[in-house]
Amino acid sequence: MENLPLQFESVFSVDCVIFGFDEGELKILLIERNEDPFKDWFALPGNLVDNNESIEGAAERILYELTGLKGIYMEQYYTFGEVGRHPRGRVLTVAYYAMIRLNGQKELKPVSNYARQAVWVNVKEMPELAFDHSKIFKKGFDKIRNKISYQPIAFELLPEKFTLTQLQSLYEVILNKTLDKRNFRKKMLAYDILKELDEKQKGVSYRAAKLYKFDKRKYAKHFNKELSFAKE
Amino acid sequence: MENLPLQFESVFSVDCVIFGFDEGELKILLIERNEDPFKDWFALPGNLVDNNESIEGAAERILYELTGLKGIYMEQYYTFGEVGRHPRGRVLTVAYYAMIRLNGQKELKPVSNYARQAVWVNVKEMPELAFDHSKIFKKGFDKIRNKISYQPIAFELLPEKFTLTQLQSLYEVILNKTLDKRNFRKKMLAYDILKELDEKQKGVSYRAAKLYKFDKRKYAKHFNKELSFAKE
DNA sequence: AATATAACGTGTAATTTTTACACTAAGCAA
DNA sequence: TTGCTTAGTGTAAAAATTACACGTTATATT
Repeated sequence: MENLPLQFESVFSVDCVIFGFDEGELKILLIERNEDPFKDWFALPGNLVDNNESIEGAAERILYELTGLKGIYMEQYYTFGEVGRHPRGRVLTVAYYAMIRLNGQKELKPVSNYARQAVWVNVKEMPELAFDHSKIFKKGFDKIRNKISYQPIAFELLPEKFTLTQLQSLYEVILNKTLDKRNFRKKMLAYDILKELDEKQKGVSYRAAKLYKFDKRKYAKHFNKELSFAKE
Repeated sequence: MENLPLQFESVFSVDCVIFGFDEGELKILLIERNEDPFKDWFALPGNLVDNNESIEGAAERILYELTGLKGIYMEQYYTFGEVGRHPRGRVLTVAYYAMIRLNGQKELKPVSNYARQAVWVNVKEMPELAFDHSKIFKKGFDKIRNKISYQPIAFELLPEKFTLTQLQSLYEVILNKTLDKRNFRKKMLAYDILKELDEKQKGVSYRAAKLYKFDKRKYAKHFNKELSFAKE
């Protein structure tokens, strides 16, 4: 009656585009591969998903194994499945992105030796990547650039306490354009998702700026439903 | 040196959420399954992708085979891969949506007999669907509802020539709320992507409205790069 | 021919949002 | 004390959004 196999098997992977912001530079997390194919190439952290784990779970596990980063929440944004994208056969890959703060954590320590090392690379100095990872990265970058334009998602990239100038320069790096200082502040404060602290920046050799904190509660309240046409 | 199989095999599928607009109702295209599992259930048009075809190509082929609709451009929006979503094993499915005009084409004629029939169903009267298709549908619906709020993508759903009232009622169905007539028209015309025709509606038993056409060239010009924060 | 019906098509004022633009204040370093 | 560097701030103009109501026109009915 049926001519399908009784049990399907699948081989597919996840790839992670992890953004970080450090010293005024937008960076992305790459690994140096220690396995064929593309041994010694730079690549996005990614690997095959186990047959009985969720894709999100796999993304988290794989990111940990390849970079030592734990508990990062990632968002799926696209699936790449071109016929020739993997030299060993038909392997779909589900791409995720995340933005994380890399304030303290200096050391990236791959747990698996599938990656020789993990490194932060300035998005402006990306090497050619293994597989179709350059394309995957590009689409992920477009995605966050687009998203940040209508939703303040960039806080994840900053330390817990940050100055408005830091926030602005982050926006400028992502959008790749300069913004007006007064208008930027006005707009950000108008979102009403920042908490002004009674604290100032430290260790700078000029007038210290006020520190702010991102207010998660208010953010959730505002940005769970709000769009231009739907407002009316 | 390597312990990976030399050639990966994968089983994955595509599912299509196809929107249509008819007699003031937003509809979606379903098939009635003629094969196990979920024989006799309603489902999104979807099936397994061949090993050497692109995912987009598969989506187009499968939609044709199951519904007779040809040459529909679809957009990928999410990939579903929960462990238990397919009773026969681990099968990822890549979901696509499209909006199409169903002016003339009455007959939906499945080419394959994998589908017993294909039908348009009002989105407000969706039956329970096979697999996790209800979830897939919901996410697709959310997607277009969201997208239409900041990008005029709804023209695909209307006949080539349409009245502003028709356009508005389409928006109202998708957004599930009423809109102000004058403001709606103002906004739509301000987009500058409509061509006013020298023609009027026919066959109505009241004052006929002017017909408009969607201007693809202008649309492309406007909507290839434009967002709120990035405007400055 | 007159009338009823039903949707068409239109404008304005108030409010809100966005944009453009430049100088003083504060803190640190020399 | 002076110089340097970034912080922090306001306003006016323009643009976009909102709220709101009625005369017009084509058709159908009598």
